[in-house]
Amino acid sequence: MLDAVRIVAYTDGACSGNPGPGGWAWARTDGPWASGAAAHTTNQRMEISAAYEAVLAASGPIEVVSDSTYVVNCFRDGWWEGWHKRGWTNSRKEPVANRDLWEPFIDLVNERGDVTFRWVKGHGTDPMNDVADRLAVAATATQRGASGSSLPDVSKLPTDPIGAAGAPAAGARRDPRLPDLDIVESGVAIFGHRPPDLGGYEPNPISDAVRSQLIEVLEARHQLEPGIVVVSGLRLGAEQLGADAALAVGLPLVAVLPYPDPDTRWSDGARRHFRDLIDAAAQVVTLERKPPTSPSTAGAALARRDAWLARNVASAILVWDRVNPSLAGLAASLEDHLGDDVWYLEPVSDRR
Amino acid sequence: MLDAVRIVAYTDGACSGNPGPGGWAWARTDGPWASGAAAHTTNQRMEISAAYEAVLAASGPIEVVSDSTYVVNCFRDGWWEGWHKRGWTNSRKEPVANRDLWEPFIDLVNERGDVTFRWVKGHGTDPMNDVADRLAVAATATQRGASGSSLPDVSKLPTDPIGAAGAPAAGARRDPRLPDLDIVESGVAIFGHRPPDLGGYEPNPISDAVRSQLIEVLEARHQLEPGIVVVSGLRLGAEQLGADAALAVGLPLVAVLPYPDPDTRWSDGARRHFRDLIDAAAQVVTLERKPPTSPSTAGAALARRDAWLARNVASAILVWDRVNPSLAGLAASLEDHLGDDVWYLEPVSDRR
RNA sequence: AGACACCAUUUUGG
DNA sequence: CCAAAATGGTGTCT
Repeated sequence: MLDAVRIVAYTDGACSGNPGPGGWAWARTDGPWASGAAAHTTNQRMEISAAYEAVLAASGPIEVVSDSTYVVNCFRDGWWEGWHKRGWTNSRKEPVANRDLWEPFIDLVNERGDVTFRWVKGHGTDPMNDVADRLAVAATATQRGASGSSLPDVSKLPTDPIGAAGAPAAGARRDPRLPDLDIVESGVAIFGHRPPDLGGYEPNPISDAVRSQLIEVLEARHQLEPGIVVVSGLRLGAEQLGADAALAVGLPLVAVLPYPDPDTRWSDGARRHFRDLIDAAAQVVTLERKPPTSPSTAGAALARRDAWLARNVASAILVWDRVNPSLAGLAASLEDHLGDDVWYLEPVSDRR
Repeated sequence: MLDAVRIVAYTDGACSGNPGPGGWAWARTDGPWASGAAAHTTNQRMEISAAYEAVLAASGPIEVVSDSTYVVNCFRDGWWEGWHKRGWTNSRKEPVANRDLWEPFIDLVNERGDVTFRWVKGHGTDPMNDVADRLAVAATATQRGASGSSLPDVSKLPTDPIGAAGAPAAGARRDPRLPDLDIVESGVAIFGHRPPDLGGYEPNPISDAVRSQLIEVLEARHQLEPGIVVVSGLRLGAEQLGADAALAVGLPLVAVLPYPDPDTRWSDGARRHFRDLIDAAAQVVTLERKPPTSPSTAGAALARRDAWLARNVASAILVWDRVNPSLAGLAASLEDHLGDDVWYLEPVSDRR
């Protein structure tokens, strides 16, 4: 009997200035590769992203090979266990950096149990590491992602960012889960507070006000750019208000669900509204096949959904009071991917 | 007559590893400066020494400027008064550390009455603090003192210990935990299966066979390279068998423990054997001073120990059936650091 | 619990 | 030559 074949993915991140615009890439020994970019990021965020994306893209056992001790040692030395125990603070009791990336990544690795990590020295000493490096540098320079199914011709990839400008990213491959509507170019994702914020679970004046604000914003955006598509996760709160607003304005709505039937534990009224929105949506995308088995796996799946949206949408509206810390993490992640194309909407408060 | 001019002396201490080889320095705004070194010291001792030497060298009123709250607060907050009152014990009733340095220093300051202290932030925020820092780093690297009567050219002083003055700085960069025996050049580390592999916890034929194989291998290696030193972590299983083999062959044994007393949870027989091996070892190195508080922290400490060994040893023998996956990870890590100097030994199986 | 310092490690850049 | 992004640890006091 043959050994189970373990995929080997080399990953690397790059950054033009630190912080600055950056790129990540992975390249597997069996051919497939992918890359992505972020407008305003750090070297460490790109190294994490490269590894995370490599794992996301592999369905079976995988060995991630990185030149970053930051990434490798997190798992090899079990840093994440300390972070969990101390409530996401590091050994100096400061908040763990890049938690928005680490948390879904670590959850994913631990759920799968078939991911291993290996460190390689990073200075042109390893040919495959070099390939990943060039891809990441190219993504940094072009600020666009790309992917392919067989290893690119290394000699055609520029070593330095200036040579890479304007490469048309040939062979770019669409995520098969993307809807037919072009959300990559025209998608406006809506995120924000969930109950009990925004006045609670039932219809109420604050929610109504937020919906009105969203309608105004979407109308204005629609004037500027007629082709826009509204993308919503349809979670309770701001996401459903955004879907309401899209329908009110007459814009196409794409619903992106983390897993099938996320409404199973909601109240009857909430489920009815959810089903109405699903029916009204132009398209529905479900990212993962299986529903979660526990609250923590549900949280991880939602985090993966947020990350997927951040990667695959053109801009975002975040309904946020500028205080709620979990939304602060989301805001950072969104800006990381979308740069200036993140818009904030503060819910009107009626305390005064 | 002129106003009494108060001398201002900036002081700093450095240390390559803590504890480790160190250096101290002071530099006065009016020009004079001096530095000194110590082979095996701590950051705090060097900070005290720098201030002490600065006061000794000044005949008149002096202001000592340090980035160490340890030094400044002793006088500013009057720690020393409490120490005197309590008979040189601190607030937790433990003996005051570095009393041999503190006692003459405090006496000198109190006799003179013309010494004041000021704290500055450390990190290149103050130019004169920077000068003292560079001098201390240079003294650490060269392990020699120096002095002058006018401020040195800062730009000629290295920021980084590795770049420091030509002298190979014998041992300056050495990990202070390394044993005197040269395991970097001649160390053969032994790793491998742990119980219940190799036939279980008790003495048994498989273990005996592995020990015999190890004896053969070590004898052969010893023929080729007479100076070799066997390095073992003394964990149950292959590591202890390797230590047995080293003693049988008459090779020096260095025991490398991840933390103190790793045998606390073992059976009586296992502990006796462990203690015998410790007693027979030429040297014992303990990498971390605190025992772990949970199984997962123990696992992390062991992983750190493995990584330390991989970095600090010349070659390794891995007793491995080529199947056990956690040893596969170790094998990858070892080959990563040692390249071809990793030798595999498959335990004889008596299952047919 | 707090504070300062001293390091160790790797990458990313200018 | 320099800095930034991050992690882990020890040395010490109150």
